[in-house]
Amino acid sequence: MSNLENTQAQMRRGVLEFCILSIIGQGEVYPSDIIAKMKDAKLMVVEGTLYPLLTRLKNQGLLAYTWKESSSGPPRKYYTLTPIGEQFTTELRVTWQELVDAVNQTTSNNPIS
Amino acid sequence: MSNLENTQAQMRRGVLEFCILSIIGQGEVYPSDIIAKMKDAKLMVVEGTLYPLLTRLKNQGLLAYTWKESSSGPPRKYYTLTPIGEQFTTELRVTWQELVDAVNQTTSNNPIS
DNA sequence: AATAGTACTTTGTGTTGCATAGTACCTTAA
DNA sequence: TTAAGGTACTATGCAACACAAAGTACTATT
Repeated sequence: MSNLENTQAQMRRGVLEFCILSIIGQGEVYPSDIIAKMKDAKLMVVEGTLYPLLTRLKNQGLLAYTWKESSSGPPRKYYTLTPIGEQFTTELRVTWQELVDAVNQTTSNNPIS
Repeated sequence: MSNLENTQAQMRRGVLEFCILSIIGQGEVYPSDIIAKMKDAKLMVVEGTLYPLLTRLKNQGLLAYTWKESSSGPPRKYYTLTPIGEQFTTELRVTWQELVDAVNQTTSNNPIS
């Protein structure tokens, strides 16, 4: 993996939780839905990252899930935000905006193109 | 450390390299300058993070430094971007903008306040 | 009953931020 | 000139986490 790809990946990692919580906040989804929506936004996530992350967020009380039957395969875990998870996501929205401002401040007035 | 603080820190980490490279790109600085500028932007960095990071970036060929005398203490390492570092930083600017777009796409239309 | 596809789980590894402790150099002042 | 304090850089160890890869389990289809 090149330096650039590595640093780009690191940026993406930082916003992973926020994006996933936001997606779940938009309505009940199961992991494959999340992967698809992230891919649409050019934010790749793979199973090996997503599943452990969802479990961690659930253990932190931010997420809940219910099993649902599928018409074409095994049952799925559909995730929703708990009230704590909603509060948490709201706070991350603020954090994200502050971060955007901070990065713009730090990286503006730059002689490089 | 709370869940929230942890996730916020993770966001900050993602843009650390980009911000530091940008700051160096604005003109020759030594580590304490960087810490001060980051602090101004509410992006805390500590020595234990910054020094190894600078060494890594230098080993990757993105940074160069020259020793300079100080009028009040030991000599300092003043860092500048190499041509490769400038190119790298330019590419990160693009990456950052794409990330902002991606996050906005993923987190908009959210029923949560 | 066998195969293929989907969904979830588990294990191991490498990177890296950060706390902490340590070393070295310089200035100041007794 | 030597002791003390401040500044700057270095080294060590640990914990968190994304990710790869292999594995398990369930369902539908033939």
